Amino acid sequence: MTEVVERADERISRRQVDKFAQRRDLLASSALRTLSELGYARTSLREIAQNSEFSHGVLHYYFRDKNELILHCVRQYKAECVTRYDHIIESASSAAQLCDSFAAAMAATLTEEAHLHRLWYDMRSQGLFEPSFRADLLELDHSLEQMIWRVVSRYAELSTRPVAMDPAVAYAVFDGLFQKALLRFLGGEADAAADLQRHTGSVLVEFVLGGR
Amino acid sequence: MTEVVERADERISRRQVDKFAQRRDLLASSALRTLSELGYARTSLREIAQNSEFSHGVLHYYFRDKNELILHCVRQYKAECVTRYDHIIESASSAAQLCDSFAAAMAATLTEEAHLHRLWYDMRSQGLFEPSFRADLLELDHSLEQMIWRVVSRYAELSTRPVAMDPAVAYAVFDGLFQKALLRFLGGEADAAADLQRHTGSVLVEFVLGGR
DNA sequence: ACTTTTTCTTGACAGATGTCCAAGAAACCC
DNA sequence: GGGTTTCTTGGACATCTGTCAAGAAAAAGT
Repeated sequence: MTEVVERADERISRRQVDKFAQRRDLLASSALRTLSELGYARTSLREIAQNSEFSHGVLHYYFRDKNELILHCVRQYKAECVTRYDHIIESASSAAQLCDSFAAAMAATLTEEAHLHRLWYDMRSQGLFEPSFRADLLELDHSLEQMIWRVVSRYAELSTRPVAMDPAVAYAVFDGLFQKALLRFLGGEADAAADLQRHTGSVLVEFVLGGR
Repeated sequence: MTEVVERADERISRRQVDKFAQRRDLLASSALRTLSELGYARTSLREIAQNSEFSHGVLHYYFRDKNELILHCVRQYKAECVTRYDHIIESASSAAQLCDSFAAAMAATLTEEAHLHRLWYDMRSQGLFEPSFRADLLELDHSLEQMIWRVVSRYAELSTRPVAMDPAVAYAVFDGLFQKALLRFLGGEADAAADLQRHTGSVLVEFVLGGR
């Protein structure tokens, strides 16, 4: 194990730690790909290894057990996705434009990253059963809520009006819309993305700021 | 097999068919209990049988395979739950009362039937991966949307004002709120039910009918 | 009472799964 | 280049899985 850092020659140790962490991330990426393809229930360690350049034994060298690997996947997933809309927030110069960009981005990620999103919903459901997942999942969910809140409050700012919603309610409605759209999209319904875009825009315009 | 009904003596055949269907329902109930306890990923046929009064072999006498059993569970679950709020709709005599009753009922079923609800979300996530589940899940989801729509439109009627939301948006926000509350509730957060009740009420009052 | 049909149990099967381990390969250090 | 540490492999393990089939038990039919 190279996880211990306290050593005389810190350069070497640090390098080893980095390499160790790098391998963990690499394997977690393979796991993420496999999980998003098959779902939690159907993903085995051997399948994950086959989607990587290593053999199945190596997984227990870098992770204590399957749960630790999956937790690592969740954390890695989080780091990438909670800033999804931030560049839209920063570059929008009017409320209407922010609204359009946000709705378009929702529809785009629905179609382009559908498999990753379905894994997220699958994992969140697993958290309802497996207590060891719950803390991380709740934290990630909270980060997503904040991400939505940044969009919503920036929209209100550009509209020079206050937000009329709780962060929790705002997240709930967009999350609910997205989830439904995902189910429809994967079911082959061609309108799913367009409907999501339309619904997203109308919710932002009509409800987020409350009655006028 | 007694599934064929076309026989001279229909009384007998009918009785056998009924008994056959009855056993299927009984076994599906055991399966439902097991699934809601362990989740889809961790539920085996032997575990289901152990939660019933039969041995594991009988499951393949009444169901072709595991998928058929689970599909039957989903359909049975649907029959019970899509009318959950109908008596509230019928007995409410004012908009405010309907709002309160609905919010209270949401909070009540969250705490009392949490395990069944988590199974629903688990199964809906499975539908994102397993195409053979999708049709039933989409249909059940649609039924739930209609159930919410009945509440919302009755609330508007009692308020003598029109609904300002799509059925899809209305369902999304209540479903999103419920899902989040469920995760929090199972995570031991004491406020989960109260927050759900509060959020549900405020969404109904402030957003469903749009700006005044 | 005897036969037929329906229902249920038991054990077996082939394959998959998480985990561990011994041994080889590779990288690294002096 | 020899010795040490780190990394990787492939196989073994015990257990669990869905499925099936043969026959016991129970019920129905005559």
